[in-house]
Amino acid sequence: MAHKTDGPEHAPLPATKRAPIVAVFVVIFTVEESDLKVLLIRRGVAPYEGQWAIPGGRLQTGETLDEAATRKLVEETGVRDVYLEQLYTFGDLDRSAEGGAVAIGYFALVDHDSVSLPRREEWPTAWYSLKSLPPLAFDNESVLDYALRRLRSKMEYTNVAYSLLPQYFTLSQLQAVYESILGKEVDKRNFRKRMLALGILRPTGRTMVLGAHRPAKLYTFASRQPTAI
Amino acid sequence: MAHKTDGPEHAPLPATKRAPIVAVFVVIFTVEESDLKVLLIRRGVAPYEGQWAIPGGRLQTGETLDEAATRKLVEETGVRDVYLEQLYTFGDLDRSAEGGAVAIGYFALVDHDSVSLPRREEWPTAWYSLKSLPPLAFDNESVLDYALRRLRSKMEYTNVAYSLLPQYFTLSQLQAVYESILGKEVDKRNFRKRMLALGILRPTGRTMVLGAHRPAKLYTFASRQPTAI
DNA sequence: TCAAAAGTGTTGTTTATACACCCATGT
DNA sequence: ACATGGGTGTATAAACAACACTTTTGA
Repeated sequence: MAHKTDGPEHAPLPATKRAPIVAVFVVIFTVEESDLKVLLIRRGVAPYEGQWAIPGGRLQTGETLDEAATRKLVEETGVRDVYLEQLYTFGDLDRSAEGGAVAIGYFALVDHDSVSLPRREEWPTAWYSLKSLPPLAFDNESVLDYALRRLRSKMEYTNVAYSLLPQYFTLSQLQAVYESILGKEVDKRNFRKRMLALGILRPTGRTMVLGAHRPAKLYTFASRQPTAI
Repeated sequence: MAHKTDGPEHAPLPATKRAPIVAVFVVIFTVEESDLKVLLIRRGVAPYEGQWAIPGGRLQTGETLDEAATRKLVEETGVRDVYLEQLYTFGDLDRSAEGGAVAIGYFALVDHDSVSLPRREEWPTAWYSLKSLPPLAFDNESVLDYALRRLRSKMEYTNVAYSLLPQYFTLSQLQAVYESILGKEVDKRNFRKRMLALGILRPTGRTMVLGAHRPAKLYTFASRQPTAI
């Protein structure tokens, strides 16, 4: 679905003036060792050459926005079929582009273990903890802030966490993911009660031994589709 | 704030190919006589000439997205300083535009009494009840669906209703606005309790006579800024 | 005096929070 | 045997939902 309506006053407007650049970028989150991280790319050209930025690129002809975001995600992580949602569209900055630039932002959640970062010399990528970000290009800091706020509120009422965990996981792992993202500890008993009451988890009957202690029951998400509970 | 990051593979891409058209449109809602309405415009050119559509137009050079949405809103309603929020960006359709089209959608809430529709022959506008929409251009039906879902959820936890009411209003008027938008009746006592408990309303001490019955107390919003309660 | 909307409290139910101990395992 | 994380229940508080009658006015 999409839309275009020319208003009365600029119906005939010729397409000769410099048109704005249209870019799509993807904020890719993961949780690794109970730490929320984001994938950044080091820019190989001006502006902001050498600085870290959120990965993105031009929208290609004939491509939908979702397709462009998926393409970017696959290029940078190799994963597909994860949670991917449109975040916001930014129209100010990049000021360096004459004619202006419009950037449609997405955010994605990936299971760290299923990602393989491409090896390359230019435009290298790396995971950065949200607690220790390098200086970022453009004002990507505020974009990350916005994405994080959105992610946190989504965690409260959806099953998006499915996309950050392997197929089978323990309730403690699930809790660790929540705590990493919300940035605060939650009560174990209340957390389990709430999650199980939601009915989005299915016990597998299997257990997993993780150390010198009682084995943990393994669960799986009843649905791996985004569900607005 | 905004963003643009060229990925490695298309850093040098020449700007010669047909660039996508960038348009901004605004879903303008109002409540009139306890009925939720949307402002539509009748298209004067192909595609979909003669059909009703959500008002919008090209993004102009040097303009931010918010500025473009505000400009459109003022052009069509004369009002300013109302609730205006970015909704979603659509990238598929208009298929008729070669090079593609990207449309950034906004939604706005206006007090019906402060609107004056422009009088003109071409591209006329009119309010339509959401209960009896004409056939729409592009697939604006699904855009309206989306906007309505967003509006409903916003009503639950924000003060956006301030933008749909005159400065002074009664609790019954406020309730009528909620019921029109949510599409269902709510309990009067619980509604009043909840609204007053939120602390976003201020009693004015004045009353208003509306008919052959007891006069109603007038309230005003403590803040006319968007507040995420 | 009648019709019509304004205004007002209580009770029961559901949901969220706070909090501490035993269990199964590896070393 | 001990250290480690896995697993479990209860009591209190807060939020929400259901429900009916009296008040003030204009006609």
